[in-house]
Amino acid sequence: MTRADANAGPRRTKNERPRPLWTRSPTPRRAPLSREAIVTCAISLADSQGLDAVSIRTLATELGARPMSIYTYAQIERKKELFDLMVDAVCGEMLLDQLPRPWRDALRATALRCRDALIRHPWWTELVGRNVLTGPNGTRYREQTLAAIAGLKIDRTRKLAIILAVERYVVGQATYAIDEHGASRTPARTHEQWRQAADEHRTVQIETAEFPHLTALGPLHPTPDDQERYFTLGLDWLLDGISTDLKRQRSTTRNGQRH
Amino acid sequence: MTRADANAGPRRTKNERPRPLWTRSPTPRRAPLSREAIVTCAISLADSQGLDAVSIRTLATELGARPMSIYTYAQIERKKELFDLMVDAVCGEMLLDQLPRPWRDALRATALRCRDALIRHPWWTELVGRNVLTGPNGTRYREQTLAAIAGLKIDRTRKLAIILAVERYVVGQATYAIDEHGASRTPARTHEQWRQAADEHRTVQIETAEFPHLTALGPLHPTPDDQERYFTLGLDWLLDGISTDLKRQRSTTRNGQRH
DNA sequence: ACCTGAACACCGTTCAAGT
DNA sequence: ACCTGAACACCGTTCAAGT
Repeated sequence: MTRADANAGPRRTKNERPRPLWTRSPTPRRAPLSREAIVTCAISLADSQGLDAVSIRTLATELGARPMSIYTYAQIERKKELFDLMVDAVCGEMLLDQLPRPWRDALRATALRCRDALIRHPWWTELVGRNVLTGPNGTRYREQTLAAIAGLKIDRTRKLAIILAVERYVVGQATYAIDEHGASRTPARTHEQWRQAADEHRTVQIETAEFPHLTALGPLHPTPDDQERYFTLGLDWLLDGISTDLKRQRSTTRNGQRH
Repeated sequence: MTRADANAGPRRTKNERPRPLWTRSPTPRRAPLSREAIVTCAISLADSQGLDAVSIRTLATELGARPMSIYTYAQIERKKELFDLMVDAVCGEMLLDQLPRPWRDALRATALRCRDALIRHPWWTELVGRNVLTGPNGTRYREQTLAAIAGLKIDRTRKLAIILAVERYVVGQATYAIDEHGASRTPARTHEQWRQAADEHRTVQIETAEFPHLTALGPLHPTPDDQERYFTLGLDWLLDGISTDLKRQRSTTRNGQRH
């Protein structure tokens, strides 16, 4: 998988002596790195080891290159721009081949697709706050959500409010879903480990007179299935609310300016 | 404001000579640092300069102390724990003196209060994904939200789904609201700068045949007021959806297992 | 015993020196 | 002209040496 192999050229760690001439690779240079290869590598690094593991230097090692080559071949000026590329690449995974109809099914489908991508790439929500979506795939994703509700005859504000509410609801859920999923951001914790920590926290801190409602709720051990249930319940409430509002709007228009 | 003043003791940057005896402060040590002072300083640093500006070293300089003193006096073992303390301190700002009634007003009030805190501390959402809320104020916040819906006679799953949906909707909105607020996370951008960047992005990338819906929508220049409107519209949709579901549940229960 | 200065092993990025 | 090794100015954290 990693390309940091023998024929990567005379890359040596500190104090390492040059290898004898005859054991060196005859190929002086690998094919030049592509931006795509760099971004793919960064993403899989972030997925498996967490965002902190994505350093220019480890990325270089992983790709059998030198640190400065990352800047050259990814055509980035700062590390932040690499993150921008990563964010946009994941946006690509949120695109649907085809939108269902009517608007409600379409919105629901984009939300679920978005959630899938965010569960695969839990570091995404952390990055997106710093980097407004302005990449091509981010734009495509926005266009897609807008296409989902294109049929609705409503004002601009409502249109924007709808797509933002759904999109951001998903991001908000994903921000947490992560840890409680067992697939935490940095050091992967198993569901069992999480459960144990949560129990300890409960007996030590929660079960006091100060927290009657939390105590009454009992131990929390949401499985991934539970998490999905919470997610879809909330999503459907939001969609229900939108739907009701649309009906109200429509009847208002039909009957003139009746409040 | 900063305590890195003259009487902070013989702290010297590299190559600086000791000052003459008579100009040195007679107080050999300041009062020892408190955890609270450290966390407060870290928060105001993050608010004004962004999360990256919060380093153990700058924190120490700011407080007129040495780096290792931060670990000792904040009683933390790693920097991550400082972040945990910061997250929990902000949770404290989300607590209400008193919950309105009924449940809907209570949930709405907690959501708005939460949003206020997140706008003041835009770095919060970035941290919370890495650190599950287990501090005392985080627990109090959870208890508060649970108290808001305590009167409702519904099953455990629905209770959890409701509080998670609302809480996470707010976090999701706050994740973005930031940049588009003009109060971006790291280098503060004015609304005007953001508007200009958005316009440029629009003419260069969006207004092509690929994005008919986005093009039709026209330029986006949401003011903070617009953002708040999007936020509250979505929040009310979510609350409407919950409300409708509750009515449905109630009538189901009243009429036996109808449906 | 508690505290901390110097040291270590990393960073991202600059820039001059290579080709 | 393009590319990159070494250097720079930072990090968080360890640990031995101070008090």
